[in-house]
Amino acid sequence: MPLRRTALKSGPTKTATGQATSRGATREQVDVAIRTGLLAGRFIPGKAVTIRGLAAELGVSPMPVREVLQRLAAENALEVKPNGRVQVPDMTPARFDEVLKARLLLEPELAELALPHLTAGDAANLQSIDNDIDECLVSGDAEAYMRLNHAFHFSIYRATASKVLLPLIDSLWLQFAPFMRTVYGRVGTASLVDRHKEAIRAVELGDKQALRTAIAADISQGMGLLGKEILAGA
Amino acid sequence: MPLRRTALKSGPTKTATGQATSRGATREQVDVAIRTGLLAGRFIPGKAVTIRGLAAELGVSPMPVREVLQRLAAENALEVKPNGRVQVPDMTPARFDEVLKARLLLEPELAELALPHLTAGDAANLQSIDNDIDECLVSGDAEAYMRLNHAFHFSIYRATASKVLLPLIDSLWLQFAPFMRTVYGRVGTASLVDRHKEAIRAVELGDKQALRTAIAADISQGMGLLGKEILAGA
DNA sequence: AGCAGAATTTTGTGATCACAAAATGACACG
DNA sequence: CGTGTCATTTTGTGATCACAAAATTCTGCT
Repeated sequence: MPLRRTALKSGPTKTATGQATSRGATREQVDVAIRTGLLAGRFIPGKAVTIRGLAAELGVSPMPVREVLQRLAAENALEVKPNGRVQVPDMTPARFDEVLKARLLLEPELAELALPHLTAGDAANLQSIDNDIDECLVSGDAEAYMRLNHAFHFSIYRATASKVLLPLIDSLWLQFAPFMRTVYGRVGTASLVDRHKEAIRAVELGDKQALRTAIAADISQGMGLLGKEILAGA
Repeated sequence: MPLRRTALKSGPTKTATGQATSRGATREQVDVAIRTGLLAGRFIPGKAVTIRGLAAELGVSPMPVREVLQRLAAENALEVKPNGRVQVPDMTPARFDEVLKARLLLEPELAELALPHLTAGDAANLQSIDNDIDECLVSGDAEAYMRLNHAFHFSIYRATASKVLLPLIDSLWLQFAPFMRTVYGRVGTASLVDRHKEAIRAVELGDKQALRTAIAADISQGMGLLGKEILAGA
């Protein structure tokens, strides 16, 4: 039983809404659907995900789902077990340390590279996102918080038009996001801290070093402290 | 017409040689076949690669090839153009700089993490690989050199049993390997320099900092100098 | 009731098909 | 001789099928 029949596709070359579909459009839609679901924490680590299940839920044939699952497995966002079953990998302390280390190496670097491309308008946009984040923190909407936090960071990183570093960081976010969702589910969102305002100020001033430290601190405090605590308790 | 009929599969559950095939074995074989081909530089950047072509060459149906190509595209080892065609992405100066930067950030780090796990036997194995590399340099076998150089680095990195950093570095190698093959094709292998002996000595001594600098220097000199020169001339 | 074993259903995999878009080649016209 | 146009072929995509392995459920025995 499909949870929600989004009916991505109906006609051969046009969708019900009249929108033209180009090459690989179905796969693309399936890809963003699953990807955003992962980043928003709508998938539970350890929970198996079936091809036919997702296909039915999205109203498409198993075919594009198979390919997307393979893609996400290649990015280590999903794990293919020896029997072929696909599941969201569950977090281990060793894995968590590695993701944290990799983030601290790559994200400040890409932020610095992005800095020259960021305009005043971008800074204002970041400010707007951060305001929405503050609302989510008090309202306790963890899913919206994760979506906005992702938008905040990648609004910076994407300014580089990077084709190498950015995909690597993308892969990292896909790996830790589902776990962080479970963390927020336990500790709530009220205790979350970030260094976004420092980052915005660094962007406005064009201060490379300040941006690096703000991003690094944001990662260490937002992810590092919470995660280590949970993993120690589990 | 298949260039070489390797006939990976014939029967439903057994192959012609009587070897038992388990779940996803065909895809696995296709994956390593293309992956090693990429790392050895047997694919030319910019050259399109067709599903049916590879399928015929490997003696399998297009199905597993499709999934493997999607995987490699997700790792940025291959590029899917808007029309759906898949090709080895060609190198640009910006892309090259990013790969170099990412390698310098990640590989010394993972090498340092690997150091405590490396035994005297591992050091001897590295020495053996490096001896083979020296032979390739004088004989001019670029493909064997690339394979051995990859084996050298990943013999170190794999000691960590890393599930995060290692795949990231894997992705990077898949991205620059095809380009480097073209570089070696132009300048030959005689002029290649590496810092492998320093790295081996650092492993033997258990010197973290020395290993880091050896790896970093190996990357900068082996890849950085050559690549920048070629890209400048192109 | 507890549990081993068989029957049934679910699931991933590889193959094949139909179709449309794109690339390629042939060919006539300026 | 170059060039635009049309026919042919190639190619990716999504769907469906057949099959085997795995998971699940049911059943019968102790």
